[in-house]
Amino acid sequence: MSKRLQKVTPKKAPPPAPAGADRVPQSRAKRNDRPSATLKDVAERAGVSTATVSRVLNAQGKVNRETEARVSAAVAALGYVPHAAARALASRRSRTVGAVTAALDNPIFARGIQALEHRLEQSGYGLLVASSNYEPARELKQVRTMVERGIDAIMLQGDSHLPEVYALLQRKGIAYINTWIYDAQAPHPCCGFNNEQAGRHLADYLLELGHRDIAMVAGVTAGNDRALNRIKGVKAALKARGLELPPGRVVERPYSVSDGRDGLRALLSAPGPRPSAVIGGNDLLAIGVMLEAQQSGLTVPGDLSVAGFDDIELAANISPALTTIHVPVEEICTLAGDYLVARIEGRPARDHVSLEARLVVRQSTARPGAPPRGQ
Amino acid sequence: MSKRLQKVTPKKAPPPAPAGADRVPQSRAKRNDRPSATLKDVAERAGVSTATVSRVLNAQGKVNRETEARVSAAVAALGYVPHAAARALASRRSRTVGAVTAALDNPIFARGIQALEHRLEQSGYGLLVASSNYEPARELKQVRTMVERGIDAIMLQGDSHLPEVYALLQRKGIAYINTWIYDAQAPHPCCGFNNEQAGRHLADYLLELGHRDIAMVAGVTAGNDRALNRIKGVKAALKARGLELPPGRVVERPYSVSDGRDGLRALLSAPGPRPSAVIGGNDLLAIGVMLEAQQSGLTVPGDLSVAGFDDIELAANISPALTTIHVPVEEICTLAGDYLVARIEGRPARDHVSLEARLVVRQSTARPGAPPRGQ
DNA sequence: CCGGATCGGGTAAGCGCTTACATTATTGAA
DNA sequence: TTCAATAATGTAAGCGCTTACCCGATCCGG
Repeated sequence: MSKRLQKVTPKKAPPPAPAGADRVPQSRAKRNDRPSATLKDVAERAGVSTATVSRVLNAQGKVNRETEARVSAAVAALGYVPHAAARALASRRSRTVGAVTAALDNPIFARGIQALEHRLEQSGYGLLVASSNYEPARELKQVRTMVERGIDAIMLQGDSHLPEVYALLQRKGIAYINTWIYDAQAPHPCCGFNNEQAGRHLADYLLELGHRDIAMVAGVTAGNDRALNRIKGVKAALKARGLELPPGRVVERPYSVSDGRDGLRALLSAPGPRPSAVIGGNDLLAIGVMLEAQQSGLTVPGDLSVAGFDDIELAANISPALTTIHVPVEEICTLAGDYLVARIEGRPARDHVSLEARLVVRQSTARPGAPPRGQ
Repeated sequence: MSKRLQKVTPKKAPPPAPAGADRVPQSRAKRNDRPSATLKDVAERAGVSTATVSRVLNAQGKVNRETEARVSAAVAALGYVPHAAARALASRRSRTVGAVTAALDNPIFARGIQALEHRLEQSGYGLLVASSNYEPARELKQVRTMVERGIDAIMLQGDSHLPEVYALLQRKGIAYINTWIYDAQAPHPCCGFNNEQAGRHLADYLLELGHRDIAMVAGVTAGNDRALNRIKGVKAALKARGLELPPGRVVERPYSVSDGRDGLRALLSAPGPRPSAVIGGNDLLAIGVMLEAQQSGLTVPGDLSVAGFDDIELAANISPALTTIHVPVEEICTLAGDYLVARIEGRPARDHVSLEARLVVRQSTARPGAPPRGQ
């Protein structure tokens, strides 16, 4: 990178501060001190009307070449920065999109948000985020504040939201999309994959390997349709073979690695034989399960097969590499962004987008009782 | 959670869509169709002036009990939602704070953003995010758009930013804070810890264990003062013992697990003896180093000690648990939020906040040549 | 009883833009 | 040459709030 980085060179003791102690600045000068240049200032300097300046700024292509040049010069000279609130007020558009995610600290979601932000940036939109911690009431509150903030559209996760959420969005005519799920029949726009089917896929694979006693450390299902549907899928696969997932074989835990470890401990503390395979509700949970298994002396996949959902970066790198359902997050969120931008700009867009979540078989799963690989 | 979740019950075939195919909605009705209720509407319905409504909405405590009740009733009845842009325009305050992070997909940063968002939410501020991918030019652009969007304050990472960034922020009188670093002499507000010192700490610990050949898979230093300072700290520690960190002993990689693996491979492919300890520029890198070591037959810490920075959740859970420098991200970002809110609201605040990043010794480090623990 | 506080609330002037509409200059077809 | 497009710009009416300022009513001590 360039040398232009303004590295902070400790220019010795600006005000002789008390021995490296912190300094308390005088409350910043009132922000209205030096009012920034406005459209009018630019207009005056360029010798045109504000309407013309606005036109060049908004690239309406209706302005004479040289007038435009004059205006641009004035903009540059004054260091003019448009005032978004004024613009939003006048145009009824904030050029801001909201996204409420369940948890930003699950890397898979963070990646999604990042992809969305990237996509929006390309189209000139800003991204307002909030994380609901899987609490519907909190989500509603966040959606509400975002609506107040004038977002033009919003990305949501899953499709179970408080009715007020849908009502508010519809009343305000704000475009929205449910991500991470796909249901052709859903009454709301969505972009994602079929979680139930994914769960079924994964369980089918395990069943084909010969597993008959499968357990699950699922995500918390309250207020989380994805976690629920994954379990449903697993159950369906079992049922298709006349098996079932008894209550004692599924525990719910949030979404961290230690939750996964804890989940496996709970599963193993139950009396009776231990399951031959454990499915984690997501990769973090699955990795937790795997680490706990290993640390308590079980080999994976020798003594226990483990699989997850999401395919976070670590899944492919950890040892043994984790078998999981690959979820195309970046794609989901980018397409969701496309959808929202299209709707904001009045273009038609497909409102039910189905993406594929495919199974990635790696080393954490094997036939039950298979000899441990390697060492 | 409650039963109130509006689960999407596939009410069979709303419009008989072509065999489960996607539907293309008619471009949404123009958003100005059903103009939402405005302050004036509320005022009329409550039989007061807009000023009064504004007063009750902004809790100035200047309104009579029953007038307030009447207004509140009107607000509820109309489902009134304040228009943030108008409010921002009139009050010169957007109640929105920006944050540009280097990478959202590094869980440590995501956690920070989440903590900041949480803190801001409590004070009634929204959070606009962007991730710069460690590119200064991109950061500038993002700061600029955020400024246009009228943010009241902004959180930055590190202190090396393009001069235009500082200039713009100062010209606009927008409060800002550099996080993840602490330097008592820095000319800009900051909240964090001393990265150089942290690097030194970690290297000192390794040196005390007896390591003499230490290598590093550092973060990319271009445009990243934290990565640079961590290296500097390590070098300083070595130098204090008459040792050094030759060019061949440090490679720079972004920040993912596979980058870490790749980094170790690069380090080991060099001719000569292999180092007895490797420091990762952050935990993701360190974990990558550890996994690569293990997968290529080296035991950790038997053959190789590995340590990192950050203390992400996985660090404590992986096996062997990772020795690392614990960084209080949540605290950093929460305090940064406090600072920004205080500045926005005209309250004084300490602008150089020092937090401690302490060493957490776990199992991934040992004396060189120590017998492998366990199995 | 009076004068000044105090309280509640109305009036109206913007905040900095966008944009419908009006105006003027220019151009080309008839 | 005349008139209608067309192009380029200006005029000005808001967008939905906040807030400085003003006014009348009520209250209270002297």
